[in-house]
Amino acid sequence: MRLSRFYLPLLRETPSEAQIVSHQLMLRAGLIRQEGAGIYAWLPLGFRVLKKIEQIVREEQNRAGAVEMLMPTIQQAELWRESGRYEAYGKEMLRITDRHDREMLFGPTNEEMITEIVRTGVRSYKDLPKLLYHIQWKFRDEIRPRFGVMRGREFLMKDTYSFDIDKAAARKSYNKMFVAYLRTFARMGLQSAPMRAESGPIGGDMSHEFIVLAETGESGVFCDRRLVDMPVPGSDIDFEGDLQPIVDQRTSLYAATDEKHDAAEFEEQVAEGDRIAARGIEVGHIFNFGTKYSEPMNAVVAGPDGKNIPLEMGSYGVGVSRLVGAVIEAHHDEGGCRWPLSVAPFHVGLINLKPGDADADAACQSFYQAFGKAGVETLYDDTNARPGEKFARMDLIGLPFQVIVGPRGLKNGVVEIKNRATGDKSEASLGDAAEVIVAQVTKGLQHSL
RNA sequence: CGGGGCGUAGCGCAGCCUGGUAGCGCAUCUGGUUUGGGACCAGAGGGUCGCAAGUUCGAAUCUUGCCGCCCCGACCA
Repeated sequence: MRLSRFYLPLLRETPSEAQIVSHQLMLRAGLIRQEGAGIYAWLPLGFRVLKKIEQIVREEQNRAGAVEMLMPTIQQAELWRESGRYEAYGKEMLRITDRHDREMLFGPTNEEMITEIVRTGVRSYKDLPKLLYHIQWKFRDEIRPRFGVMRGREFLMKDTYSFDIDKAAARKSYNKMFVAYLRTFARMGLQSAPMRAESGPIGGDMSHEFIVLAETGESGVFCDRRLVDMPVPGSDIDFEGDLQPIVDQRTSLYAATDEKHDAAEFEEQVAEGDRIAARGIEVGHIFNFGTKYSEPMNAVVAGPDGKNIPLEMGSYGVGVSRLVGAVIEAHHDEGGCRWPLSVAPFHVGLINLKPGDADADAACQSFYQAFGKAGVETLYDDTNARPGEKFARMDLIGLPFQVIVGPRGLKNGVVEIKNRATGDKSEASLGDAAEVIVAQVTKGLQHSL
């Protein structure tokens, strides 16, 4: 993509309303534009990141055996009356009436709808288990939206729902999502830790929040270093196999957000050298809620004995749009964003320091074509801006690699390659540079699978 | 929802107290000089001063109502 054709409105100054770094950078780097309190338009650069993150979430859901579908954003109040939540949900729910004065709502979540869908299509215990998910925009009329997309009112969420015949089977579904989440966040270059969460009306140990560690995270977290250092399950993991050891290994170690933190317990369970007090952002929540919806909504299947049994259910959310902010919180510096390759809006920023110079133009054109052919996504700065401005701009938007092409280097047959994350700069000959970049990008992308 | 604050050009802000033809920096456009880390000179364009009523000869400025946004708190993916 040529920068001269792209839409990238950058801000030199930080808008005063942005309080946290991800919000500031998303506005400055032209990722989003606020359209109302907690409501954002995704500009082209931000949209590309959002789609990359969404795709990783999707791939890991599919790998775990979940099946994608799509439910509407607008729901009927009637459905929510069945579960009793229409009254219970409160003002967070955006209620709408249509032209016939029918009560509608913009979905804050989809438990009722998926239950309604599945109860007609699943009749026997032989039809189970089922894991269904969708990635859809939600609306929660938060009292106080803030921090940009980190706590917007409209947000993109992946929510999976599990349906099982009994508790033991439900635990298997739960474990699949638990493991899928470990992989999902790791692929985005994030360190995550599952932490015990409110177990809700059912009780038990099947509720975890997934917290991403970031220096500027919204809440304090305390955990065992060994939890963070644990290797992420590989892409060859068998989701139909026994995942319980992987889950147990992690849930046995201390991890708590500051609301649930117990200093005494922490010190008792974790050796001093292994104690991590850090900051984090909640990006996922997995939750088993048993028959909370299946009973009132009569979602039952015939068991082996012919008797109807209410479905055992769980739901598993990932804040997709929030993750864009979380990645920035975890990967930035004074200069701007530092995207991990797997979610970067483009892999490479190709800077032509002197458009109009025949050699520079020719070299850039050949890089651009070589990258395109190799599947390396490139943003080609072909504008007439001054070098300093181009460098600052490319640092701000934070593409993982920069290829800097100018007459001065070309005189010696070299271009400069900069790694945005490490800041390392190196020279490469005109002949080798494309190959070097393609190799690094390919390797990096492979690594994040 | 309680408390506080703010709406003036794309962004950051001054002007308001004490009413009198709307300003500054950055950005944008034109010309010139520059050209490897956010240049310089000269000129130019761009604003229903959030909206509406009121007071007044005259309102960005005073009054009232409404709308929007931000911060702190309680709440949340």
